[in-house]
Amino acid sequence: MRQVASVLHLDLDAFFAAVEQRDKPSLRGKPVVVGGVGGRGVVSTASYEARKYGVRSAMSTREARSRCPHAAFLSGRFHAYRTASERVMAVLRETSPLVEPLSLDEAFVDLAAARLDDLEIPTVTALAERLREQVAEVTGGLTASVGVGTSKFIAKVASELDKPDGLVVVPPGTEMDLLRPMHVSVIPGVGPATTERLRRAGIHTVADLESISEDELVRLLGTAHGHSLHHLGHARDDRPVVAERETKSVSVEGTYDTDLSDRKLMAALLTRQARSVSERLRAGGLAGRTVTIKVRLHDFTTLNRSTTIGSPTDAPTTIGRLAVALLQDLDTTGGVRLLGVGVSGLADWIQEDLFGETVDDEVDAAPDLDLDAPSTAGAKTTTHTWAPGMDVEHAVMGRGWVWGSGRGVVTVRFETAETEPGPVRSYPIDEPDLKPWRPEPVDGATVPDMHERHR
DNA sequence: TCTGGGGTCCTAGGACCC
DNA sequence: TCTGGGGTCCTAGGACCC
Repeated sequence: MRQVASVLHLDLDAFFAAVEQRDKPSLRGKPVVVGGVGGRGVVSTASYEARKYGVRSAMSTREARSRCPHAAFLSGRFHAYRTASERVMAVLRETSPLVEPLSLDEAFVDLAAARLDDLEIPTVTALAERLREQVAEVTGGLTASVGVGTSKFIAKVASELDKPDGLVVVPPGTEMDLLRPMHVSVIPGVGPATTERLRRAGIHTVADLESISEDELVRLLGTAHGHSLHHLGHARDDRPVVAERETKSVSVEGTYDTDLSDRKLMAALLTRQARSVSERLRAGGLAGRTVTIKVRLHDFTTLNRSTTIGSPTDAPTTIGRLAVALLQDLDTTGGVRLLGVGVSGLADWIQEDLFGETVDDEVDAAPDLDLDAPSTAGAKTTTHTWAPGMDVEHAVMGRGWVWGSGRGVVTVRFETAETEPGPVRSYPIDEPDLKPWRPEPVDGATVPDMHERHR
């Protein structure tokens, strides 16, 4: 903890929603919700107008829709967010070379590394105000909330105090006066589980936390967490502002609107995720030794399975085959709602053999799956395309069959020769966002008009 | 049809080595 | 037959953050 208030935290207000309102004037002053629009989507950001209706980030989009049906629900334009974010970060870096971005919309700035005459309160206050003005200028009017204090913890708490569009500087020495009445959950690292443990021990506020011994806290929460909380509970925080942090893992995951039960489909999806992980590894000049799959079952239990190979890889085939092999050992009866692939144990080099070829461990070949030609005995099939944002609720009801989609997946119910509907099967579709919505009927089947369907 | 996606860090047990 | 520690690596799960 420093003697002067030289750590600044900046947080862009309702960032994704604010960018949408900036770019589309008709959305200004109206509730806007950015997040997953599928059947299992959650809210990333709600504009302040939407928050009035109780819409919060991490809430399911379904719930947000019921709380605020007239809001605009958008899936997000990450390129626009990234562009705005980069401009903001550039402004911060002009102020100090020591900037630590936490996400697209948040960063710490170490003012001790800035060219400033002094670090007294009037000086840092003026600087923070100027920063906020510059942010608005370079982003076309986005607002930011800023907090300044003697540590990361205090700066972050301060930036929350006067949102949106606020500035709070916490004078050195007054930290505990600010924190004592606050709930323990203001402390970074205190989430629902820790809150509950502390509650059962009668600890609700930071003042409560301050009165309990470090040993007791360690007994309650374990070594690392206990020591960390004891320090933060006394406003002791020496964590430095770190500009560059190296990537530890790269992963891709997806939740599907309908649970998957077809193992071949799961293998195909993992294979495709592996390609995507590989592309991102290669873009970053990275490779890793540990491949992990993540499988979330229908009941939300989550399983991880990993395997470590002798030398780092970035090859899509290796990652894909290892991922598929890991899936083989898992019981997925009951259905799978999420699949993911990740690579960790990263090195920024790839071992090469004497001939300059990349070393790739031998792995069993994945079963081939012809995704374009599903064959179900006696069933009629159709071709179909996926529309961005479409979910199961918007599933097309054809005669005797249903098809809907999740993220990059189309689910088809085949009409069989019998009157019973055929099995439901799902197929992944490449580049889902690029495909237009154009269902094509097959012989004998009628597909209702698109406008009919959406009524 | 409650519950995203991309990360980080910690814990705990077992294998293995010296 | 009885019984060390320490250290590292790996795996699985969980909490947490934005």
